[in-house]
Amino acid sequence: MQALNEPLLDNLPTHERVYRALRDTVMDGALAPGEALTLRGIAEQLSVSMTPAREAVRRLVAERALEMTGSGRIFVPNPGVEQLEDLFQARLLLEPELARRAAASSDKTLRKRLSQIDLSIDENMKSGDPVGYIRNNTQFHRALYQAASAPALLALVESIWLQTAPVMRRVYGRLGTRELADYHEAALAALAVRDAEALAQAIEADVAQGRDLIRQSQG
Amino acid sequence: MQALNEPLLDNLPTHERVYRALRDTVMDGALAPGEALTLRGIAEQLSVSMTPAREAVRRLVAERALEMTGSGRIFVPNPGVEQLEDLFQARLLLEPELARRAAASSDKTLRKRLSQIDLSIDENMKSGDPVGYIRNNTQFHRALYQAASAPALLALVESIWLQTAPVMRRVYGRLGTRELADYHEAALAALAVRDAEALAQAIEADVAQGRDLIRQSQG
DNA sequence: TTTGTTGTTTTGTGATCACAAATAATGATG
DNA sequence: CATCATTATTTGTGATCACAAAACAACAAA
Repeated sequence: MQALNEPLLDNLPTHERVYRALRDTVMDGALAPGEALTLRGIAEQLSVSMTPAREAVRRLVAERALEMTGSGRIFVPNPGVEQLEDLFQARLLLEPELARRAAASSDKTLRKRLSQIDLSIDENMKSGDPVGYIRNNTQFHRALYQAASAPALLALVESIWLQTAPVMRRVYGRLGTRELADYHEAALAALAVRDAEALAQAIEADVAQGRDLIRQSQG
Repeated sequence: MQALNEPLLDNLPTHERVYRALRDTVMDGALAPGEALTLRGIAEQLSVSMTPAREAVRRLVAERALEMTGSGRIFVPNPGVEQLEDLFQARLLLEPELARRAAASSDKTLRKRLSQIDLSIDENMKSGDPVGYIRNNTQFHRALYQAASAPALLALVESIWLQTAPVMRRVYGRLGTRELADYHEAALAALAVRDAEALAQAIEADVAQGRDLIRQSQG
């Protein structure tokens, strides 16, 4: 008898490890929009050869977490105003819907998990830690939407997060995280009484706040 | 003086050519759900080495056009009933919205193009050509949604099409294409009078028909 | 300073190969 | 005939390398 499907991080293929490392970095907003990357640089930093680095990058480009020029140069995306509007419209369409569906199947375990994450978010806001804030905020939304049991929709949303994370990081760096309204508490309250519509509205307000911050910062 | 940005298909990198060839094959429903592929097979068939084949496959896996087992075996996805429901729910959420937005900015050129495609679709239906039907039907929806100027949303939808195409092909193969209702004419009529809501309803009916066909066939 | 040119370096691409894991085929055993 | 162990084959993975194109730097001319 052996443990099955244990995702031991050492047994993972190299390209998968590179992929996860890079993806997390982008998702956390740790890379600046427009920043350039090289296969050799990535490979060296993770002590692997170019081949798995190339595969990981190709995958992330497909998910729009990275961009490539026609000549193969690798960049962190730096979406323009109109593209950001497009991305946030997609979020506003998808995320309230996911929240609505999550409301039905949420249980106490989830609510506890979410409020724990929300505590971390509060700390990040007060201490002014943009990367930590982004990471925990993403965790909050992801944990909530996973309860919607709509993996296809969730995958679409994750792809959008990857595209907006670097700019959000820049915005938080400029404007700070201290004055953000906390719609997560409203979301938790709605979840506690299973008010799907109130939950959807809280999520919409949360996303819209992000959009407005961006508009304010560079729109 | 030279032509700029001419996407000469011969100048494209090898991995890009492999990617497009494979993607089109999946999108047309030319591959059976669950069918197995190998890197060496793909490479040999296109007279390239394994490296670009690997990159193309990695990219298509990221777009969910192909699947890989934990050990790296490559398959055409064969989504179960629940996953198909999930995918069609996403289509029902996204496509009417895209149609709604397309209605505003549609012009005569687009309508002409769409009605031409619709003619081809009619032919495919009568002659019972599933692959041709899928290809033209995809063209119709894509051309319409491109007018919505929401590339992020469109990319999400394309990813879903890739996942449903193989099963749709199987369904059409079983049930035939002759008895399909043609909601495209209703869509064109709505487009001519710029009735965004009627257009959205026609598209919804079209997508719902696909979902019901699947339910009927294997649900 | 600006512009154009030349030479150098950086960088992605594609092919090849050894290797290990997974799969398939074979044969032994009940 | 079914089941399990063993062998042979298939298959993805990761490293390495030569190559060409792109980006960069240095320098000359206006």
